Amino acid sequence: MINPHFSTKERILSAAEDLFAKSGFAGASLRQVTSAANVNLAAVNYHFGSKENLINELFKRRLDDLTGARMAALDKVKSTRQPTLESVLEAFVQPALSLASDRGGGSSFVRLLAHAFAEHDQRLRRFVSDNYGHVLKEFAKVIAHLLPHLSKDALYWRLDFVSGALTYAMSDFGMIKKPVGITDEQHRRTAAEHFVRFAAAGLRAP
Amino acid sequence: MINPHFSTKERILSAAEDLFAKSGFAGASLRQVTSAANVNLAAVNYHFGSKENLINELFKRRLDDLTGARMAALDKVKSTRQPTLESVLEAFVQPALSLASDRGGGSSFVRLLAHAFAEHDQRLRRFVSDNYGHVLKEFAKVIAHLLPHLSKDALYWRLDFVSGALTYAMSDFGMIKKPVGITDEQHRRTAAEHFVRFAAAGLRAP
DNA sequence: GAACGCTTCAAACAGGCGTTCGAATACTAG
DNA sequence: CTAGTATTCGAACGCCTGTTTGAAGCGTTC
Repeated sequence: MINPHFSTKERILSAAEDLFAKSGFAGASLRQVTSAANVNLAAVNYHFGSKENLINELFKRRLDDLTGARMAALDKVKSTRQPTLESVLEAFVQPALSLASDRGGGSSFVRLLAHAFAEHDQRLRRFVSDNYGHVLKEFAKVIAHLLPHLSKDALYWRLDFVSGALTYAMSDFGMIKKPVGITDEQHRRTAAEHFVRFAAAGLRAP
Repeated sequence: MINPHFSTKERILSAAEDLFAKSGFAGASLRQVTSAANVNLAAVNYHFGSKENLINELFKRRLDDLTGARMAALDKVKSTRQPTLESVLEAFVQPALSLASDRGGGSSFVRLLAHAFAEHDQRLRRFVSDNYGHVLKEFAKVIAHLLPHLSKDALYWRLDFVSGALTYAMSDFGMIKKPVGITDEQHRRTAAEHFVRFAAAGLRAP
């Protein structure tokens, strides 16, 4: 399961991502993690200091990638002559979906995000929103510009629905809904198409 | 916090709902629960047998109410001359929202649902979908009838987005979004209006 | 090859976990 | 009032938790 060619740190991160996604942060123990990573128990505290910090590093790694890809995609869309709502939504969802179906890991990360949302724990929530918030705001600004008739209130409600729909749908992504016989790439494109169409219409609602 | 007039069983259920919603099922211990409920530690195993069964009872109690209220509301809508998509969605969301803002408890339950969905754990997931699935199917049938042009595939994708939007929007419900100075009732109605409008437009997407 | 920093290791630490048990208490029926 | 059942209680069970520790193993540099 865990590639032995990777460094101890990376193997811990991968195993932790999988196990925390499966059982939650409190539900998976460091002994399970280190055992799955083929690594000594003490390695976690040596390399990460504590379990909580390991969780933070986990999020930092993926969120940096995700937000980076999203901002790049958004910039690309903004630089086109006439950005459409659909293209902006695509810039939002495609990086998330490609992360979700990334074979080199990351397929568990979306579920981790779902856990983070479910957690009432303030520390983790703030950490996520600190690394996440500015991207959402940037998208909100562009979308607000594309939907000038929409009140600020309505916009925020709808953006919340959009991220909820995405997170929730992606938690099951590849687990339940993918029909046999089609590739990850096809499945991802189908999901993105359905999502963009749904979200755009919802945002444009009268 | 916990009403001392209630029975031991009910106090355990209430405290457990709050704490599990805050910290997850593995994150909150029976000692925390019994302490918050002002009840002896052994009472949980006496009344519920085990921690896992306590969790199941927790879900059963609320889901029975929720699905009951939803089916009743749906039946009422179906009996009208011309059911609209909006009225069906209202029948779906209103019981959930009134549960979420129910002061006598239940305000934590939605977050519990989010936890359950984040959990990879098959037992809990199946338990929820067993008590939940037939209601979703019933709504799907009615909605499919109202949107005859929509393919089965597209319908299922969109319904998934709808439940995701609802679940995650409601997880924060009353915590973040409620402005000061307006009542729960007003807030609930606002949320329902925004949601129904968004979801209806999304479902109707071309 | 000795000395060095970096990493790994087995073992132990104190503390929390879910669960169990037998005695003590509360309540109800005869 | 008494007998019997239902509930509560404190204490303990064995197990698992995150973290720490000091020794052992490593590759590099002088």
